[in-house]
Formats: sequence, structure tokens, C-alpha cells
Amino acid sequence: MSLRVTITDIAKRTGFSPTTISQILNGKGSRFSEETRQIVKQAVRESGYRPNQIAVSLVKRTTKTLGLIISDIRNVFFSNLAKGVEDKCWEMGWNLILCNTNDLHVRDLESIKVLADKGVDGILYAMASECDAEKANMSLNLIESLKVPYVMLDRTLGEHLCNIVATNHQKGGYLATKYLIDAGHERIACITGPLYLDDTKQRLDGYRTALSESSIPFRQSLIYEGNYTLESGMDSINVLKEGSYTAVFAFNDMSAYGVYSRLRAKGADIPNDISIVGYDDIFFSELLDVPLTSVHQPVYEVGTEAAALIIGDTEINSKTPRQVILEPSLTIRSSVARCKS
Amino acid sequence: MSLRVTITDIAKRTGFSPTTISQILNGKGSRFSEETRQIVKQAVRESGYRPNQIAVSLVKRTTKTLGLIISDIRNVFFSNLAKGVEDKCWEMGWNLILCNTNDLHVRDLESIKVLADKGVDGILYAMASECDAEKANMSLNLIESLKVPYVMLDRTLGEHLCNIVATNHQKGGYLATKYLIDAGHERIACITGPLYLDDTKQRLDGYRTALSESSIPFRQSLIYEGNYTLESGMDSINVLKEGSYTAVFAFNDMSAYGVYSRLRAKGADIPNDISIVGYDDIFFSELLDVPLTSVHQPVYEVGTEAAALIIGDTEINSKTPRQVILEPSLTIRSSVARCKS
DNA sequence: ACCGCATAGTAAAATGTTTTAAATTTACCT
DNA sequence: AGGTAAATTTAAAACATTTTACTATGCGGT
Repeated sequence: MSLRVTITDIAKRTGFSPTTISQILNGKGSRFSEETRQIVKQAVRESGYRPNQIAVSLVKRTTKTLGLIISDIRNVFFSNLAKGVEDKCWEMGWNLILCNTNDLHVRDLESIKVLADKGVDGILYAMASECDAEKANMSLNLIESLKVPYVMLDRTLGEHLCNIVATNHQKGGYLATKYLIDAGHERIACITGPLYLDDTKQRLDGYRTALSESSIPFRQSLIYEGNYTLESGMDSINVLKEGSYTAVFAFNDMSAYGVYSRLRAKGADIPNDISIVGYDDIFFSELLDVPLTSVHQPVYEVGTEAAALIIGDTEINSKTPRQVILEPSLTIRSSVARCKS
Repeated sequence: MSLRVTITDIAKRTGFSPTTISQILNGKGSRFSEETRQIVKQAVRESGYRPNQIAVSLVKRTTKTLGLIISDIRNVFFSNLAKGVEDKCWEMGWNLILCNTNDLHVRDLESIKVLADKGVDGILYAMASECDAEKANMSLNLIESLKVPYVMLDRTLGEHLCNIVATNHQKGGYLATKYLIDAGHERIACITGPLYLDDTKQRLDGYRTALSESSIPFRQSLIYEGNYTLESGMDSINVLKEGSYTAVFAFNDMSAYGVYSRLRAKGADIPNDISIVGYDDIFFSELLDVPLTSVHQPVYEVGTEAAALIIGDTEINSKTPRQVILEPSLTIRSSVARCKS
């Protein structure tokens, strides 16, 4: 009384056994007469039979499905990532289950369990930025105890050795800073993300490296610890001492928009009074009144690479973890001018 | 030899039968002694047993999973929608499989089949804008032949009667136009989407209604048929006769950005020379140099409503189709000024 | 001692496939 | 004919659950 046509229906209809149908359809047991093959294929075509993937998954112990855990799909960073993942999945005939955690650690945990229950063949995990080292370890221990292959996305976590595909944040920080230095800037304010995050630290490290390479002293007073929001970008301008910097390097575009709008509101001319470099190279940065120069991360590719890593090699967790680090580049627009002072 | 602990493991461990374990865990067959219950629950807790959802799905014929078919998750419209859907799914203990079609009809079709194969309990379908009436019918016939409950998102399709949750496009078109008229504008250019799409037609209808309500003649020369892209917004300004309009109503924010930037490049002062109203109320519209007034659609709510519709009622397709129409509103910012001429 | 009934628990079937090992049929060779 | 090898095809088990229908045990009442 089932709605869908099953393999047994095809069997009855053709007079062969389910085994025969299955083997012919899967190209196994290459010893069927050509006539039988044709009959079976014909019946399948006519009836529109398609194997129930739930049953297939149960016996094959594989779902050809990936789980993606991110904090918010509305964030363009994650939607780009998701697009990359989904495109690769499609290409390989896989599917994607999306889990939005709203940046809540507990939802990270619950999502991992649910995905494991659903039998996904791999989890792509962009850890909540709410996670400190302890919480991160909790997530990773859980996922490992569940024996689901996984790869971390974008964000490394201190000691824990695991598969990861990310962009080179140190390099990104360096690129942006070096560009400003080359334009003659020495007093470069820095709007960072939360400093307990590895990627933030790495960007800051790149900033310092570029500075010291040009023998420019590092000044703590030019560092503002933000949290990657528009608001924190705005706040930074209230806090940083006016006139103490000629350029600002914001660790993401969103906070760059914040400094941009606050600076403008104060009557500053961008880039002639203050230069700005962002990070992320969001599409909209191009549309700003003065288009924003920004560090471009190959986010889409992070998605495709990560998916490829798992799909190509489900034995992934038995081998030594792999680290794929993609290189950022600088998208030069109009928000930086030569330093006049 | 399976990795995960199964119900049989719990059965052996406790000395009870799998039936007992299952019934206790599912709160069925209420005739077990309290002692037995405790023993079983204890064993479950200690072993970390969680039912294999693939097996559960096979027997229960339900997956508690929704499929979402959209053209591009990077489009903020869709990521908002997806967020709504995912949030509702999470709330109800369901999951979401995401299918990106890159706006290709063939991928719509294939996605529908794959989702049916995976046994999703419902499909949320935002039809590719590439679809004309014929293709749309093909999709709908397929999905109906597969007997998967579904609801169309945002875009209606002429004759085919089905569940749909969408926003009131006619009202949106009216709202925007009326606002411009109230500001004294009479010659209002209109940058539409493809005119074979129902939602475009409806917005245009709203525009005409507002016009005729104020006895302003409709002029074909002020209509530019775009395709919802930045480029088509830019192109429109090249095509429309300069000076023939004092305001423009773009049918989405993206094309509004296009007219905005082209107009600015020509030295126009917005809003004093030309007023602009967009449609979508994308987050970034607020960040523009002169923030864009735009029709706000409750996109997130379209997602939650649609998910709720299916989750709450899997018998959905046996009943008469339901239409949920959400109302748009106008987000007023700074891109409209009183008409001077 | 037997009946009826409530209580506590379980065996077996079912879900739709794949896979393994075996059965059947055909063909060929003496 | 009889035997063996090769060519086809299939029965049954397995995957991990839930569900249906049944069994077993004990107890009170006559």
C-alpha cells in the first residue's frame, strides 16, 4: 500500500527477483543476459522507479549527505561558504543539511548530535565565535566520540589537531597593513575582533609583522578590540584618540562600515583625511560611496575545498589530519590615499 | 561490529528485549514496571545510546526533514528566507536540506527528485526565475506526482492551485508609488523585473493602481523592464529619457543601487534632483551614503510560516491548498524628497 | 482447582534496499 | 546419457528500528 513504487514492484512486474533488479541497476554481478537487462530497465523507466534512499542508507551505512554547522546563514561570509559547499555537493551527487546555530555553543553541540543521528557522512563545522577554548574542546570531543568525519572551517583552535580548511589570516593582516604602509601611513589604527579568537590573533600578528618589517613601532593605543559588528566599528571611533592615526585597518568589512560612517559623520574626507582598509571584501563594499579597499578571502573556495576533502575521502579521520590553507588577496578600491602628514 | 550502540546493545545489556527498550523510550505501551524503566533509562544514559534516525525513518515513513529549493543562497532574499525556515525547523525538532539551483530549471527538477528519494516530509519551493509558465507547470506536476507535500515560496504561478506563502506584491508596489505621489511626484519611472513573472506583474499593478487613484496618467515610456540585477538598474538610466521623470521606483534594491550609482555618476543629487524607492529593504540599503527608502517584505516570516505550514500539517496536500499572504511595509529613509517641479 | 483478568514483557513482522552464498539452468564435452 | 563447467538467477540475511499481536505470570474470587 506504499505510495512509491518499490523494488519489489519491479520484481513482480518483470517476474525477476529483487536481487536481480538491484544488481542490474547498480551494475553489480555482471552476469545477466542482455535481454533481462533490457526488460528490467524498461520496467524501471516505465514505472519511474527510484530507489528509496533511506533503505539504501540503512544497508550501505552511508547517506551521501554532509552537515554544515554555521552561526548565521544571513551573514554573507557564511552564505558564500554554504554556496561553495552546496555546489561541490551537487557536483558529487551529495546533499547538504544546514544547521544554523545563532552562534550558540549549545546549538553547536545539539546540531552535531542530530547530524550524527541522521547518519551524515561528514560534518563541516564553522565553530561559533562564542566558543572559548574549553567549549571548543567540548564540541570537538563530542564530534570525535561520535566518529563522524569532520573538517573545521575557517577558524583553527589552538591545540586540537584536526582537519581544517581556512584562509591565511596572518597573511591577510600583513597584506592590508603593508598596503597602508606603502601608502606612507605609519599610525594605523586597528579594529580587531575578539582577541581570544585564533583568527583575530593571526590577523593582528600579520599587522605587527608588517609594522616591524618597516621599523614602525607598535602602539597599543591604536588597537581597539571590537567584535566584528557595525556597532563596534562605530564605537572604535569614539574611543580612539582623534588625530592619533591617519589610517584604520578594520578586521572585517562590517566594522569598516561602522568606522566609515562615523568618520563621515564627523566630517572627515575618506580617503584624503583617513584611509580605510577592510577585511572580507563583501560585495557591498564595492557599492559604497567611496568603494572600500578590502582583504579578499576565498570563502567560496573554503566551502568547496572542505566539501571535497570529506567527500573525496571518507576515511579521513583515520589518517593524519590535513590542513588546507587558502591565500587571501587585497582588493584595491578607493578608500586608501597617500598619507599627507 | 557497528560503531554506534544500537537498541540491541541496550537490550542485551539490560536483559530486556528491544521491544521493551523501544516502547519505554517512546513512551508507548504504558505497562512497564518503574524498576524496568529505570534500568533501561540508566543503560541508555550510560551508553549514550541515540536511535539511528535512518532506521526510524524507514519504519515510521517520516524523516522530520524539509527540503528547501532556492536559486542562490548568497542572495540576501534567500538567505533571510532560509534563516526563517531553519529557525522554525530547529524549533520543531526538524532538519533542513538545502538545494541551490543557480536559477536553473533542470536543477529544480533534479532537486525535487532527489529530495523525494531522501524521503523529505515536505518541500519548500522558491521557483527559479528562469521558469516560464510551461516550465513551472513541469515542476509542479513532478512534485505532485511524487506525492511530496510542498509549498511555493514568494512567487505564485498563474493557474496552478497550490499551497503558497508569499508577500503581497501588489500592495508593495502600491505603497512605494503612493509614497512618491504623496511627496508630489507624478512622473515616476519604474524599473521592473522580467514581466512574465507574476510578482513583477503584481508590483506593476500596484504602481498603476496608485497612479490612477491620483488620476496620474500611466506612461509606457517610464517603464523599463529590467531583471533585478545591479546592471539592469544602471542600464535603465541610459535608456530612460533624462528629465522625463523626477523619481524612480526600482522593483528591488539591487537595481535601485544601479540607478543610484549611475545617477550619481551623472552628477545628480539624490534625493533633491531625483528620488528613489527600492524594494526588498536589504540591510545594506541603510548603509548607503544616502540611505535608501525601500519596501520591506517580511521574508524571514515567509520562511517560518512556510515551514510551520508543512510541519504543522503533513496532510497538507490532501486538503484544499492554503494561501498565506504577508503584508509588506515601507521603510522610510532618506532617498525621497518633495518634488520641486 | 479453576476461571477471568490485569500486569509485564516479548516474538515476529514490517520498512526497502544490498549483499552473500547458493541454487538452478544451460552448454559443452566425452 | 552423464558429468562438469559456465552462465544466470535467487533465497535469505542484514541494516536498526517500531508495531502488532501474543505469551506468561500472578492474583483474587468462587
